[in-house]
Amino acid sequence: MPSERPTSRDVARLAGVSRTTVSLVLNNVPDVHISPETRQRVLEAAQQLGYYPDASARRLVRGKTHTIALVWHRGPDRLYRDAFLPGLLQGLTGAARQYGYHVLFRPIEADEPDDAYVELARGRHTDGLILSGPRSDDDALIHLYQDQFPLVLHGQLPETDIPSVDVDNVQGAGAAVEHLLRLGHRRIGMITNAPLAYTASQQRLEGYRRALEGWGLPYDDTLVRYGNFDEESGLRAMESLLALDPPPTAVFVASDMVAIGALRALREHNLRVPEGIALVGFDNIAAARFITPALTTVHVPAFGLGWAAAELLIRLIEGDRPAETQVRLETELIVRESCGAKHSV
Amino acid sequence: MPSERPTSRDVARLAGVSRTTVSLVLNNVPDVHISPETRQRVLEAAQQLGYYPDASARRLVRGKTHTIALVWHRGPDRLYRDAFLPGLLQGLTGAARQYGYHVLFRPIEADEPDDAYVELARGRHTDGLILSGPRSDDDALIHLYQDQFPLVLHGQLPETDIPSVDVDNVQGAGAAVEHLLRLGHRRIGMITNAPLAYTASQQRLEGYRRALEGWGLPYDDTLVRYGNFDEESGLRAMESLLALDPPPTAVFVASDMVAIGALRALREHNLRVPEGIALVGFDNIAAARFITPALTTVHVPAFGLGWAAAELLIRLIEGDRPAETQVRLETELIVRESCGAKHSV
DNA sequence: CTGAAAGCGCTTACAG
DNA sequence: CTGAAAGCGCTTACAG
Repeated sequence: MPSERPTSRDVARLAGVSRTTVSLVLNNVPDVHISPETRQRVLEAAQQLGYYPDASARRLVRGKTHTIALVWHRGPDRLYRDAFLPGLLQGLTGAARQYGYHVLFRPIEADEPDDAYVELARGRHTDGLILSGPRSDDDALIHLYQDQFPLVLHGQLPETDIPSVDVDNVQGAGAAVEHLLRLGHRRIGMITNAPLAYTASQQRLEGYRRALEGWGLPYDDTLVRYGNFDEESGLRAMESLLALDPPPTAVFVASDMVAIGALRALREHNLRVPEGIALVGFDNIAAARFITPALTTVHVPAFGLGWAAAELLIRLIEGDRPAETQVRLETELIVRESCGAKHSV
Repeated sequence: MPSERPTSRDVARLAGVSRTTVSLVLNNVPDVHISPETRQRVLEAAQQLGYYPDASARRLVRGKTHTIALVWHRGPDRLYRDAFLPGLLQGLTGAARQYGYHVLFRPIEADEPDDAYVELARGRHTDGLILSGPRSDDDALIHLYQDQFPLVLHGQLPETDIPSVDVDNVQGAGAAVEHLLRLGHRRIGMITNAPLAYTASQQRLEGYRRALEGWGLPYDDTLVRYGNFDEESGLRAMESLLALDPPPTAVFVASDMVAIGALRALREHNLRVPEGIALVGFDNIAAARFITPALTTVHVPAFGLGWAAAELLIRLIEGDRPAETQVRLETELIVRESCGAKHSV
């Protein structure tokens, strides 16, 4: 930038007013009467000089950055979560824009301490934080919360009441299994998305269990296997399920990525989907509609989650205590080919 | 945050020194001798109070934000570019972190003016800008460049020498077609990724032409069709190519998304891939390895592009004139099933 | 309706 | 080796 960057002083001089007036006019401060002529002169002077108020000075004097940050922890579920990043960011920036906020993106890499984001908050780089992939042993997080720093979790941290935004996993899984039940399946297996240490994993399993019980079917854990985010884990889990006698006629795989691995196992066993065995996934990743057969799955609204997280956070920042700080969004069952509904219904 | 947020004054008081000394110690200013005892006292005081320097004050006094921004224009190629966002951001933040910079993400939505990002620069919210999806009729961009505001384009804008980072499209397309030639194909069609108004599209077509000519084959535009980012366009383009007599034995589709549409057209015509017709894509989107047949394609290094863009931009910001401001990264051919190499070689 | 002054919380010449 | 002072560029009570 040219060093002759204009300041409010230059605008004041050119318009023949004080800096106070310049600020009042440019910020459109209400309840202050300034003659239309003066107002006009200031606006023209600013325009003519190409004046833009300096953000750093404004931040300092106002004590606000008008910025929120998305903290993105790189866990073992990294690739899995990456699939949601574009949608999440779009929702997040959409809401932020509506309130006049900027968005900082801050990944925490594997070689950084988990609480490397703290400086962002304590050093006042941002007015609030959205944390994706938080860990329950994160003391720094608890401290920030205790210090009333505005915080929203993407996902859930059991045993805290930190504001959070997530999908209703129980409902989503329930809808998937319900769908298979309606199609006539009675021996339905499940492969989880991840180990049970992950809350989402527990909840999806719970949805499976409840759907079964809702239809008067017993929950049978010999029909359950544990995935671990990736295809490989899905392949193995499905192999193991196929070793059952009889094998299930349908399987709910609580992750599309894992389902893709499961699909490969089925192909290797020359089992056709959905004729030989029906499959329903979870997440609705971009690839779900392109694979063969196209995957019936549970859509996770990344955009909506991003929007809700940003909106909740900004409310907290601006001090209007929202009635509900635990936001749970509904999922949507997307029926494609792998469940067999297209043929049997 | 509690209102009793400590300032450098508090640290100075507790350590029994001046604010100058606090600043000198905390910033580790070189060539200034401060007794180890004093240094220690300051550090302890800061620690004890939980002191973090205020970012806004620092920015103001230093005249630097230590922030770079990624401007993400929502064009018709939005979904296409979204596929690269996670990788791009990871590379970008990786380099930024190495230099101590933060990253602002700023999408420009369809209902905003194309130059809505200007305030970010002029208002000093950021020290530099990376623009993804720039348009050649963007006057504001030219003005910023003329005013020496640090700028890097992701992609290319012909007829300017604005620093930019991109993939070598000619080389990438050439490698794809070369691969088909080696497999024995002599009648090779092409479907572009987008209309020729897009530089990348022109360049990929150029790579196709050169590869053909390198093997002494004539460039024949009756074998070329134009895609438009999405599957639908690929489906139509392939239909049109199949109407040829004889149809090509192989097609280079300069976009995986478009290739997925082309694949569908082939399926509808009961043409097996690669036996009936061979296909090579471009981009290596996440879905490429999951579709059937797995797509042979040209990998675009999103991470590397992000890293290079951030590094180049930060160099420009910090004033060390880089030797090369037009960075072109190499692509990599990923051989999977759709080209037939696995069978014929 | 408008202006002079203080102050946000730092850093950095400049003295001593 | 350390401190008092100025200043970054704004906004905002407070007078007039």
